[in-house]
Amino acid sequence: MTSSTATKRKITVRKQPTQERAKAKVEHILASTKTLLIKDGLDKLTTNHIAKAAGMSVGSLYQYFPNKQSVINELFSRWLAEVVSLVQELFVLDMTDLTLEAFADVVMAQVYSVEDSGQMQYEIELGKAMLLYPELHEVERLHGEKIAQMTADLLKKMKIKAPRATLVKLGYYIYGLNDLSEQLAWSDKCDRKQSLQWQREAMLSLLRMYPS
Amino acid sequence: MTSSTATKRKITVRKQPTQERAKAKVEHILASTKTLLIKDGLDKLTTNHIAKAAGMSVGSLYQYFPNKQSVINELFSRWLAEVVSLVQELFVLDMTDLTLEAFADVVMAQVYSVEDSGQMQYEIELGKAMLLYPELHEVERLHGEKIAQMTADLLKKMKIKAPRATLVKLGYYIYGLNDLSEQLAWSDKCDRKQSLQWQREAMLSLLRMYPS
Amino acid sequence: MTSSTATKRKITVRKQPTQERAKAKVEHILASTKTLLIKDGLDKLTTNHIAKAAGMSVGSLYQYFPNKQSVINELFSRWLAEVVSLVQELFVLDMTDLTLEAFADVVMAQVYSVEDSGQMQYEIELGKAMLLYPELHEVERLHGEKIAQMTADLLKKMKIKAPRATLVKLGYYIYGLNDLSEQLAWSDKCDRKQSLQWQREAMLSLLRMYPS
Amino acid sequence: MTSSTATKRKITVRKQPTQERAKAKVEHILASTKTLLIKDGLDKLTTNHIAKAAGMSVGSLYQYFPNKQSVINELFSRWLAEVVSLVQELFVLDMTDLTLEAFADVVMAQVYSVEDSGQMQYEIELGKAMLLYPELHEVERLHGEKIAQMTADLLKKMKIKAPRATLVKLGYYIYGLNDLSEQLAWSDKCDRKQSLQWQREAMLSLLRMYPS
DNA sequence: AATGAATGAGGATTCATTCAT
DNA sequence: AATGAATGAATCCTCATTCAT
Repeated sequence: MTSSTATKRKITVRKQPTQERAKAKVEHILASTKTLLIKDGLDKLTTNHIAKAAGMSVGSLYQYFPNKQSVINELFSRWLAEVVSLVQELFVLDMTDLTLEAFADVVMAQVYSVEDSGQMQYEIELGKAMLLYPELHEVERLHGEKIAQMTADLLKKMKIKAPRATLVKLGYYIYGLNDLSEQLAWSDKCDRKQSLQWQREAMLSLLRMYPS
Repeated sequence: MTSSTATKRKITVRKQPTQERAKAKVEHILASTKTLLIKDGLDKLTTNHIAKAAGMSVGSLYQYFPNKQSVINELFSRWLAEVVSLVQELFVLDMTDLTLEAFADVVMAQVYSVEDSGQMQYEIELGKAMLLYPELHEVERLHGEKIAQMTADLLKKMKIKAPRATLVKLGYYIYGLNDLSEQLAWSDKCDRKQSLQWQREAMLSLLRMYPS
Repeated sequence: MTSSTATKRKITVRKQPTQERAKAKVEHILASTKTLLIKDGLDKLTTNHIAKAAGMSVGSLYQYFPNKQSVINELFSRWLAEVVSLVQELFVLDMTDLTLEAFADVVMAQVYSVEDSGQMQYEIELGKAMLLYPELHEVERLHGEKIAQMTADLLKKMKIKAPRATLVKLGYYIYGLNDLSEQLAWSDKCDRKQSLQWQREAMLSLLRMYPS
Repeated sequence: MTSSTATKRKITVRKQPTQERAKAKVEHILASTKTLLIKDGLDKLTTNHIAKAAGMSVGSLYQYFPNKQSVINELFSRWLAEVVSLVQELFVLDMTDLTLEAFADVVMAQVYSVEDSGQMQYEIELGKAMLLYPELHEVERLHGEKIAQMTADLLKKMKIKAPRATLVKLGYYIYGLNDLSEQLAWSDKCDRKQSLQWQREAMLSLLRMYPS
């Protein structure tokens, strides 16, 4: 979870929120920050604004987070964790005798699920943060790899015959296809239904390249 | 045509550079900024740095650009224009009797062509800028639409049978696939050859959905 | 008796610690602060750190001391008191028929006695505090005078023939010589033995200026 | 001149003041800071105060100095350099056939020369700075060594017979004696004449320990 | 036209002190 | 008595933009 880049900033939450109250505060700050992020965007995200949005003073904010960066980091990590857990849920499913098509449908139904426009805006702002703050690069890299590995595992369960390395790359590609559909749909360049259909088709065409 | 975001900043070049000297200066500033962007990244891009890199004073810089934003804007627009012209070159080609596969190869060979790592870094920094500055959103939206329209035109030339609207959306999707491949290849998550192969496959699978 | 500097801060302990428990707490706080001072230095000495080091809350700290300053003040005063008591012990000694040389040795043996590097560090930090906080100036001035007076008394006991005023000044000077030796020795600019020898010589040369 | 402690702060003046104006500004800032230091003390020395005292904005201040520390550093270095040059002037003197007593008088007359109370206050504030900022420790250490070495050279010219190492330590001690006298005189614990006389006596007693 | 010094609002962070529980 | 969360003024520093020369 720690960044590989040489940085002095502490990017974890300052105190283990053992006390309920403290934990609640942390959650409150994060929730307020998320709202602020959606409302005003990343560049308006100053510590003073966060504090005000959370209804507290800057000083209080710093009681729960060692610095601004760590607030963003926590938000970012949580977002990624959610995605991972979404994919993880796929593993409990029984995939024996599932056709490639059915598999694709299941995967897409599970992962392609951002409906809320606020949530999408939020993810976009986090995306900016990722580009902007090098400390997040590593977090995101690890996340991408985890997703790709998990996807590779799923493909293996589906008996896709290809070297592990290839399956992992496929994992990256499939994850990328999902992003693509989401963005097109969100920006109204393409309706949701259409983009999903194409994502499905593209995904299947790739899977069919390998014997299963 | 107007930006959808409420902004006061002027984002065009201050004066139509009729005089040769002035035009040369503008070009020089832009070139220097590009170099700086590649070398130091967007967050180190201050007006003072730009001026120094261009070998002039800040004051002079402001003679040619009304503000920092407009420099970035110009760079951004030119980049997009280059992409457009790349696609435009495809129109001179004779596409009669071209198979879908051959068509895909031609398109990809033309567009998927960033080899220089400096250029890629440059595009990444411009990508950050796009996320960061709302002024650029509209520019990029128009660009995307243009590309999509042109791609739709190409698809029509290839006799893909689908409503115009669908062809345009396909244009967006195909353009997105290209981005995806580039990013995977650049971030070493996937080798160039592999990502190209998959891009080709995905693209073809989409085209084959429609009679041609 | 009042401080010469215009300050609003209260610098005495808040309540006369009549209760045993309270007195113990005060002692505990002071001891913890001393340790902290040695370990982290004056600039890291925040009230929160003190409280944590003392195993209590900031609020409690403020129950025993009206402000941070007063903690430092108490520490400072005690240190000076220790030095005074060190000198005071010299008064029980029988100095009849003591040569000047023997006298010098006795005095130096008594006062020049900081061996512990932690203690020295502590005194250095207190020295910083003295320079930094005007409140302490007066405390230290009174201390210096007391030491000088006591030294003057000792010199009188040694039958040094000089006006009282001169003896007091000599007291200041001799005390200063001691400081000098300690600092040179501590900073490794001069070895302990050498600095002691020179201190002795310098001291004796001053005493010999006056008939005894 | 650079600090040996691990610090990232740049502590030299930002730009070589080749232009006259810039150099004048630097001098002006330093002079204003000195005045401020004397008037309000080190703890009131904020960047905003310095800027205001110098009649400019903070931004301007930072055009001439990379940070607050470097202003203090420059002031500190200059002060030490002055002391060094004071001692250096002693070297041009002809010391053949000078008695030890005459030598002591010459040395003291040269070095013991702070008459101005403002100057003394200034030096005290710089002394605080030295204790407070670790980056100055090394500067001061080097300075002390230089002074000691130079004093050792002087003692050698005076044919004091002692190992070089001892002469250097003597240099430190003699320099320390000077400080002592200055401080006693300044704090009115001892009149200037008296402290000088004792300094002289002490110094001579040390020199007489060694054959010459 | 060119210069580059000057501006100053704005941002992240710290810490002595208070006060509701 | 004890707690420790809350406060917010104060600090250092940055940088887009202006303007006198």
